[in-house]
Amino acid sequence: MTRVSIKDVAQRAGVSTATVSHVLNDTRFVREETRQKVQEAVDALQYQPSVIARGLATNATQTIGLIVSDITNPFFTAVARGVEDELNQHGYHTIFCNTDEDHGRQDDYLRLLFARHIDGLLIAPAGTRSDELTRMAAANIPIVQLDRAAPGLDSLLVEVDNEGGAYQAINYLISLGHRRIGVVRGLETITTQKARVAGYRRAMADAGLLVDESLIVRAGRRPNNNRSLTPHPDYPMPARLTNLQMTPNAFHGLHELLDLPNRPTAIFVTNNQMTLGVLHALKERNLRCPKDVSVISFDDLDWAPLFSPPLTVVSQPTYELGVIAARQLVRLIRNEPVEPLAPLPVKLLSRESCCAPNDDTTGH
Amino acid sequence: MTRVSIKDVAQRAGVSTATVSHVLNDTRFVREETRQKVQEAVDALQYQPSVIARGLATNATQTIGLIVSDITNPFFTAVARGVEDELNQHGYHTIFCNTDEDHGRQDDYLRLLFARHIDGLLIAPAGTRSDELTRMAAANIPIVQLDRAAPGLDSLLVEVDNEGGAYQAINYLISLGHRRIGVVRGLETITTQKARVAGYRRAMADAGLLVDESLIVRAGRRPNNNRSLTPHPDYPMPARLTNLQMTPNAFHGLHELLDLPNRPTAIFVTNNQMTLGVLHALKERNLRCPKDVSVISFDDLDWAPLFSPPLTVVSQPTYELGVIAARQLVRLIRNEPVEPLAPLPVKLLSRESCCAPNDDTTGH
DNA sequence: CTGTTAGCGCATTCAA
DNA sequence: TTGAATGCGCTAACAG
Repeated sequence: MTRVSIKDVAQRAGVSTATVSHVLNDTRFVREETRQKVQEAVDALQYQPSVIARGLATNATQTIGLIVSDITNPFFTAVARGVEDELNQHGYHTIFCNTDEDHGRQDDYLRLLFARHIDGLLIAPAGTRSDELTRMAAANIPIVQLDRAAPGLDSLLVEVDNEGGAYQAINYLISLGHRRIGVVRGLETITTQKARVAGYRRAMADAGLLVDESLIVRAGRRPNNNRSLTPHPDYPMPARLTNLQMTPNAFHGLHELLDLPNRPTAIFVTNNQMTLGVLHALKERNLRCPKDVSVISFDDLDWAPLFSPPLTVVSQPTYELGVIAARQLVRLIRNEPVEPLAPLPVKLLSRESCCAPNDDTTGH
Repeated sequence: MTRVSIKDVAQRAGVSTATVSHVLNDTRFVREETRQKVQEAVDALQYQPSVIARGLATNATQTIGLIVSDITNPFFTAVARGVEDELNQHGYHTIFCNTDEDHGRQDDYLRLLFARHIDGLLIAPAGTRSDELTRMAAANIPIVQLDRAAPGLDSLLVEVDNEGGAYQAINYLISLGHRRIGVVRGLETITTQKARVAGYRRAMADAGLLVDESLIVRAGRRPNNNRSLTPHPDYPMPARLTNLQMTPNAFHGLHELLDLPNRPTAIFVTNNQMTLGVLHALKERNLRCPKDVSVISFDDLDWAPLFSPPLTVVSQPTYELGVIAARQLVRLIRNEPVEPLAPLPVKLLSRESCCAPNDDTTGH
């Protein structure tokens, strides 16, 4: 079976291919009668113009690339859904790519997407500077950064109020009476992570509290170095979690924190993947949350209210983030005026994983 | 900035475009010396062959379409990740599409993907017969069905042992002593849902138990009819859940079940989205799980062990499902021999949401 | 061993 | 108001 092309339509309608093209794209006047004939032929043959051929001719492929670290992360899943919904409305298709925060993979994808003549790029960039990304930008491919910013890339960014959200979270813990607040954080190369730790520091400072640096542990996965974690001798990782990004390190990171002579009474976890590890670690130690240690997490989950205890979180407008970024990108592609947006607001959802510190647990 | 094309490379290397093409694709012998020159030119110009132009010429776009109901459903998220990982290894890119079980949207996507000359299609089809899908198949576009089968479509299917999994689940409940087992199920047009209910019936029959049909409630979203639910007068939906597929109906469905004069002592929920609704409903009624009612769900979640109580589930190899389906599709595209696979095995993960029935709760 | 050229399916300029 | 012809960037005969 051979595809029906514009020629077939033209022939059946008794007009030239130019005319068919013009009625299809409404790009020059065509007599109503002719238009009808063309339309009929199109319908009869169930003609679908080839996006590929059109792409070659117009240099517009109606395709955008979406690069995230891992679509399996519920945060990015929701973002991706928002992106797809919005883009679809404008006639674009979305190619999705997972980098696992690996710069090599990111660059590979970038090259491939470039070769595909994507009309635009939506990216939650891995933390370090990327020449490939710079090249894309230099080639005038519209780019909108999602959630985080790549160093040395001057392009639109749609983000959330990370610093403010963290500030709120810590403030809340402080108001509950906590003084020793631990942080399980991700890669320092990721701007959101930096901002969230900054929010932590500001809240502590504003409360006149000193920051004990040993209370801040980095649990982000070291790219390409998955196996270098040093497992806790007494608490091996539950098997099924090992394939989740960052979760293992968070698991071990928390154990580190809990081994401290003067351990924290509350933990701020800077993303939901790490929270998984943290909660498992807590469970293994038979520590009750929030009784023994309060937990607050950045980023909500649909299932968080069902946890034991229901998790208190800083919730982000994930779906909206995707929609808005996509919308900005479409404007960029169309050469419409587009102004940078303020960070999207974030909301503290107080559920049951935080309470006043229990002084008994502070020193063992 | 204008893109560098094969001509530029040919010129710089002092050879014809044919030669460039051939060294790039390794499609005919080229003298080592010439090959070197070409390679140098390619590197110097950072040449990337246009996938679009190549697609026009070869009728192969290195693109496959992935159609699911909702990527936001963790089941499909994991599947999508598996698909992308596998496909990426073979040089394919993945375009993802969300139908929300809406046949109109599915057909729209199908048309668009066809127009894009996708090399293959991976689809978890909405339940009803689709002419558009038939057309795709008739046009010889390789298709692999994911998770479920479309009626009237004769193409490969990679699925899980739904019937057996459900059988195991119900058997387990029966072995615990349950006799009145409720089912919260999805759309009957979806083959997995049918199979899971069939497993339920077989387990009941094998145990010599009669099936009380009033104990089976359908909670699947009616496509395009989102707002027609009849909310329970006493228990309005928690606001944040309303945008989740199927969850609301499951929520109301469970209330229906609980309003029964002789209510079930255990509930089998046939997918994880509905489980969310069920657990919320239980919580609202102040019913303890598993004390008052046991719950078992088809499909696991990373967070299920953290629930209160940790959820007992039938776990499916989601990521593997995606990988395998993608692998089958690639074989199909390459015209390699491909044989239908047996349903992937499924595993009962007993955690803490099921226990022996408490007879006090049976009649109010 | 390599070059020339037609053509993939469309948009578009130039004519008419 | 419409058609003919060119070219987008590449592959694949065909020719040499």
